[in-house]
Amino acid sequence: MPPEHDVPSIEILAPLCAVFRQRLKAEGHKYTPERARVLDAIIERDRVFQADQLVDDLKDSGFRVSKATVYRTIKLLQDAGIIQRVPFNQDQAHYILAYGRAPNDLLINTDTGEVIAVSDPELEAIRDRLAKAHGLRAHSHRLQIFAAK
Amino acid sequence: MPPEHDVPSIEILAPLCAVFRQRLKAEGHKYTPERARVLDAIIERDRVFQADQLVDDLKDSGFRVSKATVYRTIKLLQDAGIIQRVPFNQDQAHYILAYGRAPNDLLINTDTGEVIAVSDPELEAIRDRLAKAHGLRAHSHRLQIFAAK
DNA sequence: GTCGGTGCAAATGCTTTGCATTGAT
DNA sequence: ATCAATGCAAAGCATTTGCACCGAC
Repeated sequence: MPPEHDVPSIEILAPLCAVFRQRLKAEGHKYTPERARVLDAIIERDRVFQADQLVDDLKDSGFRVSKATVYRTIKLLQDAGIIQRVPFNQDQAHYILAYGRAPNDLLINTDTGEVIAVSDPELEAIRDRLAKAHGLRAHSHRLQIFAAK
Repeated sequence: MPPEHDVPSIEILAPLCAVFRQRLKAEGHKYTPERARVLDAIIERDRVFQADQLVDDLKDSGFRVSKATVYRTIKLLQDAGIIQRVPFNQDQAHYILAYGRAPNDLLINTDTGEVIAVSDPELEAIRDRLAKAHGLRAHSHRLQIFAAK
């Protein structure tokens, strides 16, 4: 039985790069080394991250990027639906890899910062019921569960 | 039949003032006109608010407060459990009156921006089940339902 | 009268932007 | 060769803080 999470390079990393590249081209933007490396860093981290962590991670791996470029790339990745901002209460913005997941229901390990996408069919029922009770129709939702060992 | 939302002074406003006053005294703080008026403004608004909106509301009603005092009062009200920060994706912090409510489950009217605190016992069960399925124990959660007419 | 509170203005810290230079196409 | 992207430093903006004066207790 092959390991499930040790080989993201083929199944996850490559397609995401392609998605990003394609999206950039479609918008008339360029696929630069900086943008590729920022996405790499996000994929390698694979947990909630902040802009300056990417700068640090990349610097540690010997690649210098400016904060400005990281922030600009983060915006592009959001537009492409590859990452999503997580509504934390903190001042600094937090993001997660969102592409190809059900990014609305998140289980967040508060010890490690690891984020697991979860889902539950009942949830939709509850959400619809709560909205209807107030005369509204739900069109989306977000759930964050904070948990630890 | 009396109007429902025009008489908060007796049922809601008075107790909250008392709670705040009592809490301030317990912590060795003072109950000042500024702090009273900030809480008034929050109660009158009775929807999601931001710090600078309170400054404006109070200025409109002829009461001048500094931003600094509003921010300091917001912190005190959070500590007292009277308001809570709402986890939005925006840069500016949003808060709601939370006292005596279940502030973790929010129904957000995307037409009007109105935020309604809701709750559902099943939700806790789902959250606990999802956490347990990943070997974790949930300690809190947040749900935001986006809905419209 | 004593401290804690207030307003102001300056400081902070994350994020954005202007501009000259660099580089992907 | 062109036009967008980059890095840097400066600007922006919400929030916090230092300090002199003020006022609730």
